[in-house]
Amino acid sequence: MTSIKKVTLRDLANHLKINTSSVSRALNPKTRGMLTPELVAQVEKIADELGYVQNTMAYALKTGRSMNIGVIIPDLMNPIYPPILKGIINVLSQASYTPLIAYSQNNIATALDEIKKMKMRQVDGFILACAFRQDEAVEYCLANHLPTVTVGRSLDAHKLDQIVIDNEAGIKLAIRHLISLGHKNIAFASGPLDISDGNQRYEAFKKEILANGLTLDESLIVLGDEFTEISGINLGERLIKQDKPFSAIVAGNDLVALGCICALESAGLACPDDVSVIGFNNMPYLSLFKTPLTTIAIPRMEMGKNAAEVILNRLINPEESLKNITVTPELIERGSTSIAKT
Amino acid sequence: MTSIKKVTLRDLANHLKINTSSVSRALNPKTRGMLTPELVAQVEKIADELGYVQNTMAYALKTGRSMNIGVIIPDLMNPIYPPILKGIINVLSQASYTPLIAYSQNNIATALDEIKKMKMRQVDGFILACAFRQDEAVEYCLANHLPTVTVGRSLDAHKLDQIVIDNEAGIKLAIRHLISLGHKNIAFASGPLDISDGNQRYEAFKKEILANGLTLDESLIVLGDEFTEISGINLGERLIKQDKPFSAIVAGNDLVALGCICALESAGLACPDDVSVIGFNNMPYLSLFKTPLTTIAIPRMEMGKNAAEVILNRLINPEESLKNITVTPELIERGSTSIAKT
DNA sequence: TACATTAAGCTAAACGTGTAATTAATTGGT
DNA sequence: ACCAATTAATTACACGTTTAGCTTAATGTA
Repeated sequence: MTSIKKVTLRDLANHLKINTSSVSRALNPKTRGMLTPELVAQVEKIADELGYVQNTMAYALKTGRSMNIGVIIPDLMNPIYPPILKGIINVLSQASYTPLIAYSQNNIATALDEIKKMKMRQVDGFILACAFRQDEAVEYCLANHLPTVTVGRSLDAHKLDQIVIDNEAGIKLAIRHLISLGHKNIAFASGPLDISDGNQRYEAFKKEILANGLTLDESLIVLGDEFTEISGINLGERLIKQDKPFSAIVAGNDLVALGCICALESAGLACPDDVSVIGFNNMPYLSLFKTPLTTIAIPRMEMGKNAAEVILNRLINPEESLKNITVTPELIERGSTSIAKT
Repeated sequence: MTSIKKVTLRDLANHLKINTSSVSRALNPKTRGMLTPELVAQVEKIADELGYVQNTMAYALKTGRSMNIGVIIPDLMNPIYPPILKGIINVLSQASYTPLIAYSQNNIATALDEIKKMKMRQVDGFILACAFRQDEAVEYCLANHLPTVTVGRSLDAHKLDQIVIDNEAGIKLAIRHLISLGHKNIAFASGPLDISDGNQRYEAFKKEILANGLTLDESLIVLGDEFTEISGINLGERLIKQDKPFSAIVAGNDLVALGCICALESAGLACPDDVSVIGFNNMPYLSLFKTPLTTIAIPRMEMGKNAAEVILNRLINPEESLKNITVTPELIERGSTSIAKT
């Protein structure tokens, strides 16, 4: 039944002794009205019988719309991206769009390469989860008028649609939580400051410490250049080594937090008994960890969903004003934070 | 500089007052020999200047090759798939192919839908990580002569190229490890038997128990229908409830193992002190878990790499004999297994 | 009845590319 | 010096769609 040779519009037209243009119109809901309902019915019937499927390539070539959206994430292995992807895929596929997924290795040059490859494939727009605060790859999209939305990380300048995390609110939750547990000497183990999330959390930390009447001890702020466990270990070691008192650490993200805990243990300090640690992201399975990490959860899937909706809308309404959607984080209390030792 | 309007072969031809076919040939390494080197140089120069990029859609329409490979995984959130994807993407992109990624929700009907959608997009081949032992979606690919390779899970009948895990070797490692620790009453908490990995591990378990001179107590084999933590909890509870002695559990995969541990703890049993548990897959971050799981590691990224290589080769050599690549698992000892209580 | 209007379907061209078939120009051999 | 063989570039068309513009037929109006 399922014929080996693909059946085209022309085949249908020949079968019905009508013109391909009529077949095309019959099959397209938007142009169906130009035809008599009986003809439409006939076309649909024969299309079904012969197993016609539209050739997306031909459609794309003719219309200039590929129905593909380029999606670039920094890192495939990082567990925070699958939910974002899921949100994106769900929305896109509902709208008959397909994502082209690539990863940038957290590297602007690679991202730019991938963007160019996707441009060859005539993608209709981009969803970028790989942006830096200053980012040549994103600028390239802008310069070439490629519809683009960033998700999670954003540029310093708000030049395009973006889905962002309310990092300030997240840090506020973290700090208030620690203060409510009696902590006063709170350290900050940052992520990279050239990424918006890293930088915003860093700035928010300083702001919130002061806002709560604590003294801001700059030496309790240590700067890392990666959102990784390794970086967390380094930062933890640096905090311990300098011998300034602290009873809690706010980390740039969960991996950094896990690294800090590892460093604490190596130094003979217990979490949370000696030092409380709080992360950011709520990555999967944290509750099963040896030290179940208290953290700030982000609605990742919702972010992906938003990103896809925004880009699809942008394709329809190119002139609409810039979108800026902010998602709200939430505190997840687990075992890595406890009452400060007196 | 980067012009807003896309530049085509025709534009280059007009600039050089030559024919588009010559331009096409100059730019294609395979046909470049038909032209004089000077002309080729000229074409390359002007192509570079005007920023020509090939329109992949037009190429695809003309040649019938989309340079896309459809990739379907069961579940985006499952941490074992990102490494496979990474292996696939790396190989494909090196060969100028692009993956079209979708997920089937571990559901044959959904997989078939996605396959059909990808067929519309003229994918040149499929990499399926979502196969069941009997699988209508995979059969569809076969029936329609779509080049296809399965990775991880395979069909009962070896009808197409496949990358498989040596599950028997894995289970052998697990059982020998437990026996070396003095365990005699070893339980098995299975995954779904309609998936090759689940079934093969189940069969291998029975075989290996006997091969090592232990008695096979069927009541110590409990069957689950999902590779999930929830299923693991159920299976663990069932084992505990029936009150037959066992000192170790081999689980169908890591999530099932984690579920078992959870059930043990709820029942007041400690892992590994009362019961040793061993998983399968070596999912990320296991070493940081409260009970660091001993498990069987699989070279996932290599599997992805192999799958991509096989499908690309299949596109070139359609008549070559069926490939069957087996990857070898490895025991990772951690804290969830220990010497059996005497 | 004549003419304007509307409706339904057709014609023809185009999107950007690849390639078989062809012509034109050059070389080589006897 | 003539014809065959080789090389270089051209011509012409096709891939499967969409769509502007056209033709024809049917309908309504004065």
